[in-house]
Amino acid sequence: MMIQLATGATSPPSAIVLGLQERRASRTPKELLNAAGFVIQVPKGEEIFAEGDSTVMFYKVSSGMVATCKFLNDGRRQIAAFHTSGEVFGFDLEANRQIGAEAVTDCTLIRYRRSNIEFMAQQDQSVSHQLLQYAMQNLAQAQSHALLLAGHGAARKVAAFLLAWKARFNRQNVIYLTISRQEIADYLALSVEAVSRSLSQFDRDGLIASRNKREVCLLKPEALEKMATSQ
Amino acid sequence: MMIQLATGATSPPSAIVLGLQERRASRTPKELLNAAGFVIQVPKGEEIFAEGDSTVMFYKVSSGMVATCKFLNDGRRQIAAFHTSGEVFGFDLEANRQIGAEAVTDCTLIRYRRSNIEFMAQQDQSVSHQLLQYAMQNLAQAQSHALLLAGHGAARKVAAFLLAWKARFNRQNVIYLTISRQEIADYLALSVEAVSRSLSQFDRDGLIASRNKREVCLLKPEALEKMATSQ
DNA sequence: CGCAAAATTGACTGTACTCAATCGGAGTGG
DNA sequence: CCACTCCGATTGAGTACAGTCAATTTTGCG
Repeated sequence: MMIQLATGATSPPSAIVLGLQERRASRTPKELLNAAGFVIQVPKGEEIFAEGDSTVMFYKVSSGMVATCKFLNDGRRQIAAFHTSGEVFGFDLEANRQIGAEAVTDCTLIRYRRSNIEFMAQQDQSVSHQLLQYAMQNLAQAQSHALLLAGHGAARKVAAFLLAWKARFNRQNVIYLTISRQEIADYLALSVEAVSRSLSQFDRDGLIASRNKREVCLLKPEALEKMATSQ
Repeated sequence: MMIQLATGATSPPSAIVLGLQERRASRTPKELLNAAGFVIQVPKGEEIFAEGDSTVMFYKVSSGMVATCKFLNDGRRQIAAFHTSGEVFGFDLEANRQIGAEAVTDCTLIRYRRSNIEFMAQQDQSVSHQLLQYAMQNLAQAQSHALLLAGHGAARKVAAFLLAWKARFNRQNVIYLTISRQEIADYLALSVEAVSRSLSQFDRDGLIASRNKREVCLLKPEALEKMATSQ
């Protein structure tokens, strides 16, 4: 894992944090947070932290995509969430991680020391407000993921996944899957085969079209919507 | 829904909030929060808020049990979480609720106006810290629920549910299910029959014993643990 | 071009859902 | 006290769907 100092940060993070109040007050909470962490580069496939690790650090995605996941005793892995630019992950109440994290693509992350941020939050109300926002964003994501997992029918899950991906990113009908079929399967708690079969079926039914495996055009979003919600 | 003023609160909540800084500073954040809300009583089965409602309010459970849930187009209902004493629910980033809430048992709740609490959080760092704790608690709950839903096998889900219930409440081997089979099923995304079959199987295998339908004794928690995690 | 990994397709099997019948317990009234 | 009812829970039989294993096909990369 390559480590470099955060852009513009020439002193250790604690010094940066302690100096915060003396700087110009016009900086946004996000800027404050950015300045208080280390920038790290993580190549695709690399582990960021593992289940059981200490929770002294948490992270913000600067670029790329991260998956938080758990390896189950039966060999399967379950992906709990995907995180992209601007999202924070690695929040945990416990002292040890309940869940691991790995880079789905090459990533640039900002790593924070929890104690530093908590100190900042005490000093600056906007920081704690921002933290709450991040936590609630994660909460909303986890809840909709749970609803996705609760849905019966492989096709339904896959349809809901495609629509969620669309809503989350470009919002255009052409979506870019930055993840593999296996990762979709691990997110939806399905087998790769089931994901593949669903997509093939959608293709045959004219609901989607795809040139690459990674590029999918939603031809009939309404039909997918209907499939995702009812029937 | 019966409404009564919060204990010790003789003026409208906004006045209470505004007066906070003038009071003695020794009150804990929880006490502050308790004083800023209305106490409401909700009978078993009653709806607290519905999907689509405004999110100006959120709630803390004083006594009883609440379920947040979503009604699906196929007629099923999916329970997202159960909340008991001391837990907060009804956090939402959106202006309208993505999910409903109803009383599983007779409940005493404290209802807060979001804008009031946000104001309090600006004044008092301990309040915003407390809010973050509540949000992270909900996040952890949602994540472990997602993992539960992702697990294959009805028996595995039910075993994991029983253990989670034990861990969450008495931590003794005799657990009291305050919820019906149907509610367990709706939480685990299973049919009532599947839940019933799993419990019967556990009974036959000597893993559990029950006098009432609501009172279950875990005879071999290790065996259930093994079932919940591996195999 | 050629290899390795990813993705798709097919055949078979197991499991959970559905529908339906039965059981059990709590509450009511004769 | 017992019969009756209602509702939740359990059990059973048949079916549909997703998992598994295995064989191809396609893709991406050196």
